[in-house]
This record gives sequence, C-alpha cells and structure tokens, in this order.
Amino acid sequence: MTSQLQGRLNRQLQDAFGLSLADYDVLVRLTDTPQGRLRVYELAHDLQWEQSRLSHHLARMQRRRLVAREECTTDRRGAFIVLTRTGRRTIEEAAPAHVETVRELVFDGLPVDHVAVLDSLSAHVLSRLEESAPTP
Amino acid sequence: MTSQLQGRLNRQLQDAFGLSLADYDVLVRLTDTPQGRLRVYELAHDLQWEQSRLSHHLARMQRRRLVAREECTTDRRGAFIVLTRTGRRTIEEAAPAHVETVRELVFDGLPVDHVAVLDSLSAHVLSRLEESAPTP
DNA sequence: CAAGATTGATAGATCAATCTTA
DNA sequence: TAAGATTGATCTATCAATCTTG
Repeated sequence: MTSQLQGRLNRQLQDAFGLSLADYDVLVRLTDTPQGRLRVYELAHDLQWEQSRLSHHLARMQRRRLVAREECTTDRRGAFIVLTRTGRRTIEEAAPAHVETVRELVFDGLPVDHVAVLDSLSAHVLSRLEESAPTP
Repeated sequence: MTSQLQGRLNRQLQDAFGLSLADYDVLVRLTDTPQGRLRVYELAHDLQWEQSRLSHHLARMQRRRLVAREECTTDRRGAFIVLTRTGRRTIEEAAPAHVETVRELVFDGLPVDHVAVLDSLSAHVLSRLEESAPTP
C-alpha cells in the first residue's frame, strides 16, 4: 500500500509541478525555516538522508534554480542552502495541491480513531527503528 | 516512518543476503507458484511494476543467476521467468530473517486492534487509489 | 584525526521508442 | 492494430574515496 501511495503522490507532483517527492521534502524543510535557509547537515538530519544523496540532489536542484548556495562565514567547511524565488513560488503552488491529494487518498472518510491509531503506530515503529539503530 | 522502515528492511536484506527489497518481492512471487514459474506480465501485474522496470530488473537478476528465462510455446511473444536453484536457496534463507525483522520492528508489542486498524486502513487507501486511477 | 561536504562509479528507476507475434 | 516484452537514454540512489577546514 505505501509503495503504491508514494508512487501516486510522486506522479501527481511530477505531472502537475515537475517536482519529485524528494524535491518536495527538501523545499518544505527550507520553507519551515524563517529565512528559507539551512546548513546541509541540518537538511541531512531532518530528512534522514545520507550526505552523499543530499549533495547530489542539491546539485541537481541548484541546476534547476530551485535552491542556491551561500557560504558559511563562521565555519568555512560548511554551506547554507537557500530557497530561490523560483523554489519558493514552486513549493507555494505545489503544497496545497499535494496536501489535497493526500487528504483525498488517505484521510477523507477515515474514522478519527483510525487516524489516532496511525499516529501511535508510526511512533511505535519509529521508536523501534531508533532503538535498534546501528551505532557508529 | 514508512520510508525509514523500508530503508531499514532494504539494508537488512542487502547486508545479510545481498538482496534488495525489490529482488525479494520478485523471488517471493515466484515461490508462491507451484513450479516457481510465471509469465513476465503476471509478475508485472502482481508487483504493480511497469513492464520496463521489470524487464531491466529481471535482466540484472538473471545475470546474478537468481532467475532464468524459458520460452513460452503457446504464445511466442511471451516468456516465462523461473526460479533457479540459487534463487530458491537464497529466498528460503532470506524469508525467515526478513519476516523476523518485520516482526521486531512493527508487530511485536503492537496491540491487536492496531493491527486490525492497519489492515482496514490499507484496504481503504488501496481502494481510493484504484477508484482514482488514470484509465488508459 | 574528525566534521562538513563533494565527487565519481555503479546500480536502480523512469520515459520514449522499438521489436515481434497474436 | 494491439499485446507481450525489450532496449537505450536519462534521472536518481548508493557506495567508496576524497577534499577542506576545525
């Protein structure tokens, strides 16, 4: 079910806005910050992505003018990723449509107690994943 | 949560048996049949994969000797995919371990009524997906 | 050396075009 | 023509190695 659902959400975003779910997630995280700006390692942590995946993905998004880079003056190893005007416009268009699709496919007509169970279930699995995480 | 979970299940299979979740799904479908043999279009339907994805994937699995091809005498356009001895041995080793991982990460300590809700939720979303499927 | 991040190679997924036979 | 399936090009994900600065 989840792979079907994710596939559909992906296609919807792609067809309507030229975004993948991955693009969407990156843009949403950036939008959640006051200046639309995050360090790369913060993004990596929030999204739970590998550094390398994120780095490649950001390079592609930068080519498409969805995000840009800014130097970090306090730590010169690091970089800031910032939303561009295009990036902000795109996510502001895409988000309501995406939310509506999720509502139609998942939450519409779903009993309230099912939503509560889903919430608790997610917390349960996430905590199991964390408990058993490989410690580097 | 689902992407984290899928990531972990993937890694576990990969590290322990050199299989991806996709490989696993293909092998399981084949094991479910009496002769360990299916037409390509049946696999595509069962897995809900595009023809092309499946075709590329089977080519790679064939190179790794997990599956093999047989000609279809009644419809010479088509092909059968069959489990090899290696493929059968691999899935027979991997399946119990995979099931155990899923049990640990999801079902262990989960209230029975939550499982029932999960089941009903999945059916709900799948039926929504089908209702709103693009008709070709 | 470790942290922050990028790079290049390879495996996997997606799209459009193609090939063969019903 | 359509069904069954493959191919080549392109995009994305993963792995190992590397680069730079703290």
